Amino acid sequence: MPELPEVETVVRVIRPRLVGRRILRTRFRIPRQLAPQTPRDLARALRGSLIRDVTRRGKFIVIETDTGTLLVHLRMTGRLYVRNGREPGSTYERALFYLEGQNGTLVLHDPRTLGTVRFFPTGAPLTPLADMGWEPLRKRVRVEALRELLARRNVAIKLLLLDQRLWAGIGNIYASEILWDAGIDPRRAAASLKQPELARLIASVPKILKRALRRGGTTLRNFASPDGIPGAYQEEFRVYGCEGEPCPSCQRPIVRIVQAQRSTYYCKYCQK
DNA sequence: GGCCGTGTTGTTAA
DNA sequence: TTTAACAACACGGC
Repeated sequence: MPELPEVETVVRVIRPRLVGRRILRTRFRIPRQLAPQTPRDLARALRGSLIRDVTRRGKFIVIETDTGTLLVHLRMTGRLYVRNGREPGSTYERALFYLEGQNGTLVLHDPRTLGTVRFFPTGAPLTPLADMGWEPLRKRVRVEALRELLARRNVAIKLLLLDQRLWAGIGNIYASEILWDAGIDPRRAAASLKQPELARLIASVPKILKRALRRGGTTLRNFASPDGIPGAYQEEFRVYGCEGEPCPSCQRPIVRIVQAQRSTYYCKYCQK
């Protein structure tokens, strides 16, 4: 389920359960998720490692240890949680990190197996993070800076919001939500956005993600366990998944289109 | 049973 | 350099 707010929620939940603990052993059931490293590489690199911090960059979960850094990406269906017991709880528990002490297993639960784990020894550059863009929750973006980055870009603004090199952490759901909030047609060429539209976009990005994060702290409270799937969590979307339903602003029906083989939802009347 | 859709992103090709 | 298409995968819904 993870876009930035969900990943941030995961990090906040698992961080206090991981920092200061040691990894005793690792187990990977789908070696492809670790490529190009092998489960053996990882076992050797991590054995006895002390977890120093757990943070987030874009949609990556960053687990720092005294021997190196793990970058975990949940992609479409990954979940990460800490639980008791050693044996895999379900066939979807693809990677297990056995910790010392009680509550002893960090688990990557991932039905579609698209999630990834990579290990970088201390000092090695974290290449997947190298080109990441602004942190939406922290960076205050100036209109001029955004305008320069969008100049001569003919790609639709919705697709550019999904490009992690601009803002890091926006995904398909919140891209639609952000553009509705900003009143911008998702098909607009990025370079065509005028000053006021850029300003609205800059305001809407953190606004929507922060709202989702606040919700993530409640609705997704049990996010960090396999049973914690919230049933009601889609109800808060203004446009995503709302094809045919009335626009919250003008009551006219929300439409669905496809951009780059992915659904986009918007209001034809409120988003110009 | 088969096709379509699903929260991501690397790779490949044009 | 920019962009578009596709692959990686499993599963639910129709």
